[in-house]
Amino acid sequence: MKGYDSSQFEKLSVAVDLLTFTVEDNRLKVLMIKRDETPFAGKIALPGVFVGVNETLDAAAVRGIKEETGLKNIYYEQLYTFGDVKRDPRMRIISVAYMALVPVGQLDYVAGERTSDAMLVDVEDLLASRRSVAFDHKKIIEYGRQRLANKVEYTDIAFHLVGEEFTLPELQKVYEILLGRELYKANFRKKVADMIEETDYVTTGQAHRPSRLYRRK
Amino acid sequence: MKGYDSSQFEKLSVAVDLLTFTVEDNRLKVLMIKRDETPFAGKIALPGVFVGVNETLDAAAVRGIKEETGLKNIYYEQLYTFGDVKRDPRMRIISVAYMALVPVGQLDYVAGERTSDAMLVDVEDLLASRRSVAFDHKKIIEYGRQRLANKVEYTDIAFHLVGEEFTLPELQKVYEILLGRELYKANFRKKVADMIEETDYVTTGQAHRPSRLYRRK
DNA sequence: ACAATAGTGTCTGTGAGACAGTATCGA
DNA sequence: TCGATACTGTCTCACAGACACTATTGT
Repeated sequence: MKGYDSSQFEKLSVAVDLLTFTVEDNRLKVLMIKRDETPFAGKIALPGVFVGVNETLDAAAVRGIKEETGLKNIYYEQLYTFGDVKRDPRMRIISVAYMALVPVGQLDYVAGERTSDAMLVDVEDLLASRRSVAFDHKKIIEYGRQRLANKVEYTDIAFHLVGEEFTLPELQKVYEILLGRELYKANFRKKVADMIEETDYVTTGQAHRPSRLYRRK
Repeated sequence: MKGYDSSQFEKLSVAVDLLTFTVEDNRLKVLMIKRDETPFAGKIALPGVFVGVNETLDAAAVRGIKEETGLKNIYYEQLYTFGDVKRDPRMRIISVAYMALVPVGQLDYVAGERTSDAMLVDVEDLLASRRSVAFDHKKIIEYGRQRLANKVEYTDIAFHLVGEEFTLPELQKVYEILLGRELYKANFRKKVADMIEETDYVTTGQAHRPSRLYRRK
């Protein structure tokens, strides 16, 4: 057997698992659901959808993001494909993991019970704890967390976690959360200077100097 | 439908496509096969294998590498999963692309006709040309080429393209091929200094100063 | 001696890191 | 005026880039 010149083989189930990150209360959170069916009933899991025969992987990811968050036009990228044989005890499922980034604030309704079983889970807490997670989803979360930490260093990926307009202290905070360390204001501003442009607006109502709003250049 | 709590869905075919890179004649080459069956008969394609129901993705990749090159213990990593609906005109196939790196010299037999249909194709030439490639394999090659160029900057991935023992001019050449530009000797040596260790051997038989052999630290 | 390639010493400019200072709001 | 946070100027140091120089082989 060589190349595709094979006529006999078995088919497998393919799913897209969604790693939906957002920032809430100055913490990195991931969207998860509580399972009420076996296997792993009662455990938390990443939401996922099966890939349709006439659906691309990206399309399945977009559909899943829409179903879980109600949001469209969300940044997403394919992460990695997990294919261990026994990752689902019922049957063989290949899982293509996607990472989606939702700007701070846009998923607040989740905590507000607008959906039945969805919740935002603190990523660092979860990874540090021994809390059991369904399937191999803890590994997937770890992988995505790592990718995010890497990409914040050399891409503009952090911008997808703030809104259209943002203050620099706000953006800096996101960088700090993803990097896991504090940054110097002056240096941070020099770093992002050529990626942003000023708006004419500033924040108001705080008992200190207002901060200017910027947007992605 | 939410999460895995679905009981009805269709199954798909999953394949692993292999991007086997090596360096030959100071050029980056990729291992390809000439198809003699439809579709794309006569075109060149990446070798691939279907994933067995009781086989992990990594295991399928290892099996494919063994089948195509006869080599074991080759560096490989998962690249990306391609899932366009019509990427194979016959049926729906999800392809998990893997990249493998073979040290210079270890695939010389390919050109020597020891295998019937395998060949080493010059990557830059292929990507620059309009030569038709089967399926979406040109896109896969481009993706892998890019990943390799990126990773050579911040990892030790280039070491997998030279043998156990190597000279620094040889290693530098590999870096230059992957980066697509020339490097300064002195700077290059400073960069890799802490990743290598001297051996007691030097090259001989050349009409100039011999170069010392090093190995990965 | 010479051609050819291996290998080293050192100057310079750029940019990240660190810190101290100034600016502007509400109370 | 004061507390709090926004924002800026500048020094330092490590490191990549550039280039000139020395070293060692076969012919």
